[in-house]
Amino acid sequence: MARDKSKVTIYDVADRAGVAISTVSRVLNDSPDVSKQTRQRVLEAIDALKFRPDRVAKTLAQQRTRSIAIAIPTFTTPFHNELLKGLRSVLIDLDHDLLLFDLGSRSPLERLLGMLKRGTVDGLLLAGVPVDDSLAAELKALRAPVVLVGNHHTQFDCFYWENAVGAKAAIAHLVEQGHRRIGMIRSFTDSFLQKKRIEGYQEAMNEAHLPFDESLIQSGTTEKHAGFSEEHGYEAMHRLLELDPPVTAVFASSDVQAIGAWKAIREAGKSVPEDIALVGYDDIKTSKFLGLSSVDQNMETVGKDAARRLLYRLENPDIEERIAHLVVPDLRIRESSRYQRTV
Amino acid sequence: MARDKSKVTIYDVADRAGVAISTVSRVLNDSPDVSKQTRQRVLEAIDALKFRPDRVAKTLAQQRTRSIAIAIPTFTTPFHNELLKGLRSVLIDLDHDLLLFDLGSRSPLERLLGMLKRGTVDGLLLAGVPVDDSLAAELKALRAPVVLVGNHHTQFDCFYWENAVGAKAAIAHLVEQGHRRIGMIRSFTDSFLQKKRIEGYQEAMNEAHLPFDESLIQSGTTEKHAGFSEEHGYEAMHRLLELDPPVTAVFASSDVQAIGAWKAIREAGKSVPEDIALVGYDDIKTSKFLGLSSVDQNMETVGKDAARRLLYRLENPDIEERIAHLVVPDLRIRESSRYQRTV
DNA sequence: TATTCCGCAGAAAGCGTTTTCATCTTTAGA
DNA sequence: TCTAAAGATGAAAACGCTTTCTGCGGAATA
Repeated sequence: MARDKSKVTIYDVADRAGVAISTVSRVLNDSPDVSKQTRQRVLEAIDALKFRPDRVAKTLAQQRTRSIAIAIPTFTTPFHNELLKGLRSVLIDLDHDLLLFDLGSRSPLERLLGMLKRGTVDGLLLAGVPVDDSLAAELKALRAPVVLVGNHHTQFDCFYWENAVGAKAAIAHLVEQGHRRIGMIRSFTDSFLQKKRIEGYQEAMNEAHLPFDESLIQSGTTEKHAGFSEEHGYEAMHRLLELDPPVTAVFASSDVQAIGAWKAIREAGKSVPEDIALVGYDDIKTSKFLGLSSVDQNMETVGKDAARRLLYRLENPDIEERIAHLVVPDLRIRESSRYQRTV
Repeated sequence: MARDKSKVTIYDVADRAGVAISTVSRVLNDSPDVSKQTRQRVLEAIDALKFRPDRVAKTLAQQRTRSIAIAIPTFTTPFHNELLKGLRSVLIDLDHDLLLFDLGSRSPLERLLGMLKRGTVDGLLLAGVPVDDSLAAELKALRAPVVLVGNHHTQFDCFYWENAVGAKAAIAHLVEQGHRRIGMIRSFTDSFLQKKRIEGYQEAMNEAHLPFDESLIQSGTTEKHAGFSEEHGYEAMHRLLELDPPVTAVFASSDVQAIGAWKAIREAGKSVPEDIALVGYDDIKTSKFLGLSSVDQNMETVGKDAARRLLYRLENPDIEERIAHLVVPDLRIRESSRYQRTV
């Protein structure tokens, strides 16, 4: 019993079962043309030797890695945790691995594309990564399935949100609470998603016949985290606090921004929701406990759906049809904005 | 110009450069025994063909995947984000990939061990995963390097924290603020880390000659997230609020628990820090903005160090020496506990 | 001038699977 | 009873690299 270092391979199994390796392979892959007895014998050998097929060799032979990559702008936001959770749960079921990429670090997309090219992963999920036509062309050239989350592009399967609807609902809610001067915190960079949220904001303001004012929409001043982080919210809120007449409510493009804004409000000696009502976006778990009103995007569900779609496309590479799944977000009203204002 | 689907391989490069594939391989791997001119010629060919070596083939040939797995108890806590960030940054530099495993989902460790066996990854990082002797034996048998984060075991390299010191500092601080009835929120399961934090709590209470009372330490009642989540904090706080005489300060074993507790306090009509002072653990980013006092563990740095160690061990499999790196955490005092109590 | 050594490059054998193709039995159809 | 079609199995060729072994020519040594 000295074998230990040496790996048990398909050859060992074949030997023990008295068959050829091709037969073992067939058993491994549930091929129908193996007789019952042979299959039985092989299975016993596999069991006895505790054989596990080598994933890498399989990958090389099949030219398919059974793993996919997900690219997200950055790790530091809790925003994507739910998405990842959803993703993993379906990937595990289908025996696939997940490679994580945060584009926040350097050598971002380029390295990622390299991976696809080198065949490290079979498919790619881009979450919250803006896709312009030149990137789209590059992705197309790879011939690997790509699914977009949170963005829209006609050439790919997309799962994205009715951002305008979500934003509009938030503002409408604030209007209903009696607010007339409503500020908004936007991201620094100008993404698809951001545009839509601003659009929703403006629509709601218009419908309520409230005057619109450029200075009501503020952002942070750095490119980091695309401008969705706590710092940005903090900074933007400072600017909103200087406005005259003062805002009585603020809608932030992300929950973490809202948390940053909250700090600024506290420091200014004001309180939420009495002086300023606050609504965020994403409905991260923390918000539920902070009592922060927010717009729920059902990230976990979307993660699951996106993963399923990607795997489906892996199985059926030739489908032409692109799906564009629009998720309608839900407003969750909590204490941070639950305070009727007497006008 | 019809080639496109077909992949560029090392053979194509060899052809174009007029050399054997072994020579190309040597160039690829910076072998010294290639003449300057030949190397030049090969590099040109590589460039011209935009050749990228196939990672999988390389892996199979070398019997080394250049990727490592990290296992963490669950995704949903923001706690590990910083750790992951640190990890990735050094892995990217050394051209390694990261596979993520949350043990929260089913088929937890078993699948992970399977991966090691099948050679899907070269090494493993266990973050916050308790390692008993039987698991240790299994890991040893794999002969793959394993590094522990947040736990200690003599047979592995470890990076862990002076949890007792962190907890003690937190309590000492609260004592100094004039508190005498100090509650603690612990996790549901009984981990190494948890024991140490309780130890620190008790030491500090003893040194301050404060009476200790079993009921001062509460936890949630479910096993989910090992008992570190917001829900657990919320639930435990409810129990602490019923105590008589009432607690005036609470130390939570995680920031997310503290956030949950905060909600319970609010709902009870009390406020932080005036009625109850609050200190958490982990110092997640959100805490900085909520003004939640917390114990900073320097997760990002630890992540980097742990990754470096793992890679080092990959290069030098035979080192016997185990390192046990103890990180001393820092207490960050913020508004949630900055309120001097008149006794 | 004969011998040794070294630098460089090619041939070929892996790495552990899958998959195509050919072969040999059976079984079914006439 | 003969032939054709399944049905099972094995042999061998990929998959795209790394690495060992060998060989060659020329420089260094004697």
